[in-house]
Amino acid sequence: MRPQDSELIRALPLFSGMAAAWFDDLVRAAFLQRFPAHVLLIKEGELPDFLHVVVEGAVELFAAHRGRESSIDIISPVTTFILAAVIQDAVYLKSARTLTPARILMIPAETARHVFGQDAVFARAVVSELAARYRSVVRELKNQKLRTGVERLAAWILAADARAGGTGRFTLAHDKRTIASLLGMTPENLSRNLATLASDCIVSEGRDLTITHRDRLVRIAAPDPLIDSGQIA
Amino acid sequence: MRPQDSELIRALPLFSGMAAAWFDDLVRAAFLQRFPAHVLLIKEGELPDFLHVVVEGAVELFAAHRGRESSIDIISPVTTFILAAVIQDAVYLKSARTLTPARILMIPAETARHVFGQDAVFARAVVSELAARYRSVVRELKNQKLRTGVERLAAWILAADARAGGTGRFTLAHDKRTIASLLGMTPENLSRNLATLASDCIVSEGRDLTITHRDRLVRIAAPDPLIDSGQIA
DNA sequence: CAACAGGCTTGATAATCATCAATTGCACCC
DNA sequence: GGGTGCAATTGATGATTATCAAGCCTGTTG
Repeated sequence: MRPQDSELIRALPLFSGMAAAWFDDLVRAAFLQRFPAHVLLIKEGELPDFLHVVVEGAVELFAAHRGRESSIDIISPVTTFILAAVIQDAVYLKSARTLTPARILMIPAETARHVFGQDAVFARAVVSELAARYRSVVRELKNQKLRTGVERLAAWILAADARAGGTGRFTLAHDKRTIASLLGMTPENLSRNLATLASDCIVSEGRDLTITHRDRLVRIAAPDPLIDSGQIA
Repeated sequence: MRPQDSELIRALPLFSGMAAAWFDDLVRAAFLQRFPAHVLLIKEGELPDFLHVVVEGAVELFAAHRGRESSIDIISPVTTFILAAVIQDAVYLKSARTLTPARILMIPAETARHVFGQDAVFARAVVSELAARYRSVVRELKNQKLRTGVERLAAWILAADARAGGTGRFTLAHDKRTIASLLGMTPENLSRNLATLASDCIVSEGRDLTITHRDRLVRIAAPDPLIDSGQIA
């Protein structure tokens, strides 16, 4: 592992406070691995072998049931995932696959749990991380239960624009079918919902999206700090 | 606070391991309060004053947006709620109200955070609790995104029956409108979905529900350990 | 260049779900 | 008993969403 990667990871809130010795333990036991795009990393129902950290690339967390499938989150660098399963030593509730070629740090679950048991600072950081994740899923559940499809899309566009710098113009980072799944709709309906907004307040050309009437978009999205902050994806 | 209440709370996984001295600190600082039914306990958007423990009665967690409202969880004794907000000292994402007359232990948030910072055993227990909650919300999100209304209802009936002893016959603990909201549907559609199942595999009379053809109900619900365990409500 | 594949769009139709309105049923109260 | 109030049901209708089936566009490849 290159020193700059180590620093990137060290900078994560989850690791930044812990004693150097423990951090070294984690890193020494870990593998930094390259994966091509569209590779399944973990499968729901299995027991966790590693705590994963996306160092580069994008990873999709998704779940399947009865032939249906739904995106739950898209992880971009530098972020950990499946922390809860590792800590609990319980089966994954989500599968994960790379969306792009990716470099991923894999910390053996056993090591992570061991350090967690030894280093109080790390343990505290795990609490923060879990609490933040918990709140983020609650937000997403509210998003799903309280908004219609167009509203979710409008809110997502506003959030994506804000992440991209708030210029009112940005490019989709992923396939539309992936975004559709994340938003809880079919690709067909994402198309139609984009068309609806395009008649009103945005211009959508391929993956480029421009907000032309932010006020109208806001009226549809009704952004809400209790739903839209700490955004997923 | 009566000693038997203290024991009930002490028995919770969140508190059972911690040193007696710290537990006493928590309890000494706490109020045990009675509330009538249908009282708002906390309001989304506000900052947490207390960690709540439902000692008796039922509490509904819900969220509102744009005039719509949706149940997120129903808390029955003995369980804590809004732990994540207290630990993070961040605004509530959900409101809470009593569904029945209730007795609730209110531990000052400040005290809870203080003990959390001092007692490593308590901190570990908080991690477990948060991880479990996180996973439970992920399950609920999957339930919402991957199942239709009837399917959610069928799965909920199976889970409710299991909680009640698996006899195939149980009584709804709450209003149908509350259950509808929890299941992510309107009261009207809960009625219709119940009617659908009643033609097939259940008998529903008022609040009494009997499963007459479990195999058919299972075929509709398609119970899934990665969705239906660690059930909400 | 022509052919092909894949992502995306569009249209037609059906399933699912919400809304509005009316009615029923039941508990509670005078 | 006769209201009254509220939850629950039922019906009618419309909105939302999914599914199936073409078609379009673009980049790739032979």
